[in-house]
Amino acid sequence: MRPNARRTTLADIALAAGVSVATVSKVVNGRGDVAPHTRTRVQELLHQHDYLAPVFRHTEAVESPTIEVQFKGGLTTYVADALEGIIDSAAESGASVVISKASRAPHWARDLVSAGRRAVIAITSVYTTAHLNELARSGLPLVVLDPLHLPDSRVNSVGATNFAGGLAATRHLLSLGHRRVAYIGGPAMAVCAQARMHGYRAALEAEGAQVPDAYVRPGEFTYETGLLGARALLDLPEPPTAVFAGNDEIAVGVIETARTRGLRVPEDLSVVGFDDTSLAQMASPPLTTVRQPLREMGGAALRTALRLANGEKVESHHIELATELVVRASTAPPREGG
Amino acid sequence: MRPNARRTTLADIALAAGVSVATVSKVVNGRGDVAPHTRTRVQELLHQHDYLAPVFRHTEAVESPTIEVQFKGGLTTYVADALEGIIDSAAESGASVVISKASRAPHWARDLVSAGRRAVIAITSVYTTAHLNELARSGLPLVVLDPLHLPDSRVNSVGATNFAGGLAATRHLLSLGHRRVAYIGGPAMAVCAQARMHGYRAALEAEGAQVPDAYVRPGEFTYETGLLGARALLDLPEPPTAVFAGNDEIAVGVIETARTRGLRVPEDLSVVGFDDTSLAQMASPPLTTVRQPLREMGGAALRTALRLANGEKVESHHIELATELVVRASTAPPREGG
DNA sequence: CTGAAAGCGCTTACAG
DNA sequence: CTGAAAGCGCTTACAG
Repeated sequence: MRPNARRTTLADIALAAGVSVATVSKVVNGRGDVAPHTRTRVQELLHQHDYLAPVFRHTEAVESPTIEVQFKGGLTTYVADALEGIIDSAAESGASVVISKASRAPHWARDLVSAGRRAVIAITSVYTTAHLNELARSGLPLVVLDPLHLPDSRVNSVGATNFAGGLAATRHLLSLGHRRVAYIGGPAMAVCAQARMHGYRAALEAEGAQVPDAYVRPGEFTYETGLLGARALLDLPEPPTAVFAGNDEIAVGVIETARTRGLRVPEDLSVVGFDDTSLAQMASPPLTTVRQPLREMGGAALRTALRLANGEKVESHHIELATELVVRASTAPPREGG
Repeated sequence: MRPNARRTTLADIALAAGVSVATVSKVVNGRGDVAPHTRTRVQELLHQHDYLAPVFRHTEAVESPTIEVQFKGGLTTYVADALEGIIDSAAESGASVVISKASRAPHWARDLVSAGRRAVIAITSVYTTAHLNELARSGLPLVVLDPLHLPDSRVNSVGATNFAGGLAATRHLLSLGHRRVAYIGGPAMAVCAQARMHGYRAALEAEGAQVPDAYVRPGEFTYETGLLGARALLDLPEPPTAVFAGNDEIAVGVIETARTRGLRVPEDLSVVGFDDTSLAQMASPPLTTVRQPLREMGGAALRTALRLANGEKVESHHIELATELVVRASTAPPREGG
């Protein structure tokens, strides 16, 4: 706090209390042989002067705040990429990163405070009002990375330009000549999934292309959603020639379904993903995808968390980083002109 | 450790070393004005006597220990899977997990102690003698997950039965009828890679099958190694009909090279990976691989770290968990009988 | 119940 | 490069 002030010593307290150092020492160590009212006064002064026993001083002296990062479900490549951005950024700032799965224990926020955490970063977690209240009560700042909810002004969040990403992905497919473009996405209630889907719709409608209901399939952000969604789409009387997938895992599931049906990607079916996790580069074929700058988003979340932990204000409670289309080998013109 | 023994003091060390307390203090604090050989001798004695600076002594008592997990390079699916095992196991034990990239700062081990860490888990990191000395001096226990070096008795480590895994992978290919089986593996100096390679050799030699030198390609545990290694193998006058890859990333690189050459996996080329990270399930085709129980290994590493942090002895400084062949869709009999 | 005094473990400016 | 000496922050046995 006061960087130049030396630490309060027992002698300071003794002077202030008008007792000896020995007596103060006894109070600190909880000995019995101190008069109650002496004890009380000394305790008050210890507290006022923010006295810290030498054994504990190092925990304070460390200018290294600890930030808790929580995620839900599995540690996917998506979470791993964001986490790597957080770790790198923390290393630059001298902060420590504790990683855990989201807990719903009664006093989780207060427990985090007493364990010395200075802020929480939640990766895509859903927060209910109850969680926000518990957090508010504990005074622990929260930053949500890629929020599933609409930005609540009580919550700080870092996202990406999902609508623009969905638009870019779909325009890329249109520019290759595709007209039958389907969408397999994430949960309908997740804002990021909604934005991607509306970007997709906007691009198609601008071209006057049809978007049959059967071409839009919300689901989970999982491989299985891709696997199953692609099967349903390919069984349609007029199957799409291209699929925009809501994330890379879904896209990889689509590729696998195509493979098992003897269809080649991109010759028979074009696929675009979203995120550009390490999975995208290692897909076979390597995935055309919309890069979401997860590392940078992690870094931004960490820096925001540190500023909040420091009691500083942030300009905006929500920021979005730009997405960018990365063209690899999973997209090509359709077989017979769309 | 010896609960009744009083803690070692600087005076004890000074007496044992035949120097003054002042000199010992300088060594502990890393001052420059100490003769190298004096420094060395004092450091040895500090380690032998298990000296712990007073500021750090309280960390011995904390109920919710914090364990530092360090990794090198990127946060791959391999690291993520191990980390998830560590996190889950820590949650059960009430421990906290701090995650960071391996640091080589001058006093990193001591800094970790002063930040309250009770043990370090290193995921596959290479430790030099200098690192081990720094650790020993700080009194911080180390557990290496999937060590690259031969087990040093000063280091506790958790691995998997790599030789048996290499054997099982190769036998699987042999049983399908393959005779021209190549290996693309990890660094020649890494014991885990060596063991996998020798398992491969043992399986082939037991069958009397040839292992031409050109069929054995050490490299890195990366996608690029798989990409390039497969190109070299397929350019051979007698290309292999099957490849055993040292890990899943390499295997996925092999699959991609096959695809770009118009070869189908598994019809034209069988591929087996190693690890069974989430990448294996999402490969196209899904990868036959040797499951390394990374989550369980992470859990075992965490529990070992906690016991060491508690001053308990562990039965063995190295344990290995069983690997298991997981057959998926990337392996099949060769086209014309091998 | 209090505190002067001895003592502990450590650090550091400084003389050699 | 070394260590005697002064000093710091704290604790504790003991006299009052």
